[in-house]
Amino acid sequence: MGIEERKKRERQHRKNVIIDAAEKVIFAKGIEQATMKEIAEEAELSKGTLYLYFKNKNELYIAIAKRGSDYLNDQFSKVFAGDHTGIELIRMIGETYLSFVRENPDYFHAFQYYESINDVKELQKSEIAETCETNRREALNYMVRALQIGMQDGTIDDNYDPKQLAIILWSSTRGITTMSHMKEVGHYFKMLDEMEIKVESLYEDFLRLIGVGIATEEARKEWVTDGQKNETSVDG
Amino acid sequence: MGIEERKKRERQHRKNVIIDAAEKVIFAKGIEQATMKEIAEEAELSKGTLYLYFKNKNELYIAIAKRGSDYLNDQFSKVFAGDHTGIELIRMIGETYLSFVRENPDYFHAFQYYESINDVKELQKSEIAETCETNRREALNYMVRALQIGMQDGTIDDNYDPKQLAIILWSSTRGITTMSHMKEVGHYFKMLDEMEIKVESLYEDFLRLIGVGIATEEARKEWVTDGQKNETSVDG
DNA sequence: ATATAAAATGACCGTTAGTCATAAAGTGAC
DNA sequence: GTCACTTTATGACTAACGGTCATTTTATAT
Repeated sequence: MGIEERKKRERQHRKNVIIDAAEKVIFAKGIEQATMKEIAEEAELSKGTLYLYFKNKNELYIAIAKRGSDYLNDQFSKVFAGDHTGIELIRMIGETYLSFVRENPDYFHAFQYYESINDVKELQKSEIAETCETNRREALNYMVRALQIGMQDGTIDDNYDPKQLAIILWSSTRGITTMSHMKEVGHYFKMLDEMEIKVESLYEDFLRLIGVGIATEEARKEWVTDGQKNETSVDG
Repeated sequence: MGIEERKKRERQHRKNVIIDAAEKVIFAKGIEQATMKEIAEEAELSKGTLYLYFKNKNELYIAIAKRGSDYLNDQFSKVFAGDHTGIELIRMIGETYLSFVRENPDYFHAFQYYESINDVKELQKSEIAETCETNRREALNYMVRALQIGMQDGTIDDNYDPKQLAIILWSSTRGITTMSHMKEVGHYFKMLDEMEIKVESLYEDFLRLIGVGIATEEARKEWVTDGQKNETSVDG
């Protein structure tokens, strides 16, 4: 039936309009200060209507996080479009992550919010949260794939279990990213400044460090020079 | 003046009583569900009194985070009491962190909350938040010290800048810790389970990985065997 | 034109963070 | 012990917000 289809589309569209509005308000004022009334006004809807599309304010914010993770995965997928060795892919995934967070700190903040929800049972009731979960899995899978490719093309030491290594790389990369984000937002600022730490080259240095561990002998030289080569042109 | 002193002590004591109560309530129900009234009742005080000791609910939660970071730093300091090489210290700091988070997930959650506050200006007005900042700096300094010790005793490659390396290790270790914590709390659970990833050996594997990068030739063998000694799981 | 279903509204309710006028307790002087 | 004064504690009160639901508006089918 055409009408059903159209209604479904319209519903999805309206959802997006609401998320747009929610982003505007929440990104500007923060989750706690943002009110449903204001979001409703921004979306040119009444407050009650929001609740026809989202269970509550929480779910609305999770929907924003989901949108962010869609974007991010989209970026990841592009990395694989080119013709790269496995170890290059690893580097690029991290770089992609990092620049995503730099360019979209508010989405990253939404990620953090989502991941800091302890009441996972509550989460599981939400379809949107399920999608977030799927997206996370997909992201991690990109890492696994990159490693597998690297083990095939001989750029990554194949003594590792790719899955296990992927989660290590993913977690630690995320740690680096979080630090970089916090610096950007103002946390740690004074401290990092006083210690004269260069956050800009944090990821590059991190890569060089782990590169020694995961790259094969042959790929290692390439890796290091690659790092030094990129260092000058990487930020921007 | 004796009375002034006593009053100061009493005020501090009352603060602690309130934090005790807040921990009980907030750890049980989560920040959002916890109410000031309930915390007041738990502390056997009236609601208004809480506000004589803490600016608002937020600051109360930050006070909890501060207490947690006091504990954590206390643990870190103990690591340096024994007679260890630099590279051993690095390992131990991470292990300390990890087991702290395992044993005190609620404090870690408070850390996350604190660090996800974007309005850093608002934070700077709070004396408690300042102390949190100091504690973070102290924690990072432990890492720096461990590296310096390692460079002295020849267990850590002294081509690195200890500060820069410290922040890398700190950030990535924190990423690993966060992942481990999330698994514990239920996030990622299904995914990690399906991928048959062993979170228990995550840190050990991570150490082995970076160990190759930071340890000197001589220390490396020690490092790896040490790892195998401590953990039954080894790569495929 | 009418009946029915779907979508939207906003007044309303319960709850809670935070305030403040008032009360109680503590202190010091005499 | 009493009085004047300061510090600390109280809880009723307010404003604001998340979320609900009876009612209205709009769309669809007959």
